[in-house]
Amino acid sequence: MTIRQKLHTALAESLKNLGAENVSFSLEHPTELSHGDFATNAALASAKVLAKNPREVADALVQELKNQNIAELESVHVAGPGFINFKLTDSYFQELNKTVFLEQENFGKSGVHLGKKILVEHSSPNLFKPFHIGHMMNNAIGESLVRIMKFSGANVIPISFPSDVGLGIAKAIWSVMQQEHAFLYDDSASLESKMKFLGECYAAGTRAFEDNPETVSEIRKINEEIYRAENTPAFELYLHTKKLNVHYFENTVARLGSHFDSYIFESEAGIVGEKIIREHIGNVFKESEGAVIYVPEESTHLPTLVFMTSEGHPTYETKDMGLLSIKFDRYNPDLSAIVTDAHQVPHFDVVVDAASKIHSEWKEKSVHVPHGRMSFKGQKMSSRLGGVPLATDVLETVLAEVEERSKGRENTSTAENADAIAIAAIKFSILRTKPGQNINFDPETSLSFEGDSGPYLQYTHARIASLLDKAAGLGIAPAYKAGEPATDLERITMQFHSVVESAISEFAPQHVVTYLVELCRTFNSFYGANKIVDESDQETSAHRLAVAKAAQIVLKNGLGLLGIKAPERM
RNA sequence: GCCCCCGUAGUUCAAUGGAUAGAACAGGAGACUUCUAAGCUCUUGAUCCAGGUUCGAUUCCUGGCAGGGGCACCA
Repeated sequence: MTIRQKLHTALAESLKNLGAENVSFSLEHPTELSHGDFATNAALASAKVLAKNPREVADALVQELKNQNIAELESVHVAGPGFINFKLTDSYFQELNKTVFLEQENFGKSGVHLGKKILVEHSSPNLFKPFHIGHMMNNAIGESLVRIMKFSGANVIPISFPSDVGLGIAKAIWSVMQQEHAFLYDDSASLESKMKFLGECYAAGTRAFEDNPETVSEIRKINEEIYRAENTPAFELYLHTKKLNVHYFENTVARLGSHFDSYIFESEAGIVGEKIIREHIGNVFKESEGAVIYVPEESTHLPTLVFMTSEGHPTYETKDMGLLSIKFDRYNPDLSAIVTDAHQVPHFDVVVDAASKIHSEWKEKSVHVPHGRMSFKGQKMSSRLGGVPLATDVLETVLAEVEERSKGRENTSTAENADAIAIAAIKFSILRTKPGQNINFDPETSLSFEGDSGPYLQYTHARIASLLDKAAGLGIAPAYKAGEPATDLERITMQFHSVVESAISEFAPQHVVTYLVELCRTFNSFYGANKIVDESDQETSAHRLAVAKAAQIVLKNGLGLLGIKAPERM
């Protein structure tokens, strides 16, 4: 049981004693540390029920709590209009420090979803099309949610939904077939060169489709062959290039720190979805002008959408329906989260509304996390990258910036470190905002590497690592000294549990970001005010190291939740 | 026209209906014969407008204004 749960229970008990049972109240860390370690509005919330003024209720509550003799409480007092502030004892923080050292990478885990199965779908690529900045946003949020949900104790299954059928792909295949492409089957040729070739084919195929009317029927024929999985040369080539694309996708997301347990392909979802739609024509869907449509109830204010085109092809909505079906049939999750671009929200709402009439749990257990779009401000980025920036372009741009800044630094960055820093800078700027918000990616500020930034967090981690190294060289090991007054750093470190909890319940990585910035600021302030490793005072040094190391463990765990690496040197 | 999302310092972002709205960048000032200056200390500066609900509203409701997205055969 965490201290927060303990206090919550004690407060509920006290309220009951005062005659205010089942009043909901908050118990949180005040913004101002000077207000205490916890604060509650319990008195304000129950004043009305008790028909007393809040201060009066607060005083009574404080008395009740004192009677309960909670060992960890240093002081409890009433403040402002009727808030009750709690301050924890120094020995509580000593115990906490011990716990952090004991639990290490497990410190902060919550267990609220222990035994649950959670599916998280994200980063869904359009195979044959390049991975662009939108996919990167999706990936940063999705991967963070995967990690946050793992911290909830759930069995998390990350999956992705690659788009592997469609006219665009047929265009690319058509173009490949016009050219010499034996090297695509040559294992000694690099994947990059193959992808570059396929990318060019994609563009060429698109041009041909628009400019040469005679190619249209050929491309449509290839499209049909792929849809029907016919055993033709085009389909064989498609299967091979699809494999290359999946491989490339895996490399790309691996660089960003993601791995998927499995894929559900758009092609299979289309087939499953189509079956469901056809089975429910009449009771859920209806035919109109040769197409199959879904007309939501008027009260939902949702638009009518086409599920099967008049040509008999499943639309995106039908594929999403198939996707839902496959997810629940295959995994039977307790919760199924999906990360998509915010502009899909209305479509998703319609699909889920229709799905609720087929299997109500498909709606009830689904969570949609939309992400916004990234726009670019400032000349630096827009001049180097035209149009929709590709993930690799953005990474290379940021990487160049990192390398520029690494010049002349004492600890020269390795290539691996530079990549980790560049990714941290990008992920931070995505994850600091609420998912769903559009992001203005301004390299002048987003990538300042100063203040609130991914590199700032990493720098703090490396700084602590460096201190620990220095101390180890002097034979000083971290050791908490009993009786030392708890520092602000320890008080902030302790708040990690609550942050994890709200990140889990709200699907909100930004809470972790905000918290880590505060943790690092507090540490750096501590660092500036105290000499941590001091040969002449080994006992104090050991104590401060213990406090710093606990913060470092929490920082590393928090960065882990964001999918950001915690380098030892930078 | 209808529906959804959004509007917070000069800028980029935070804030389960709670205390003095929190950071960073930019601007101004400063410390360091000390462990990583991608750092630290101090400082200037904000809730789009008008109503309403509430002990209390950036948050909830209504109406404006401004931006983004969606509205049947693309995804």
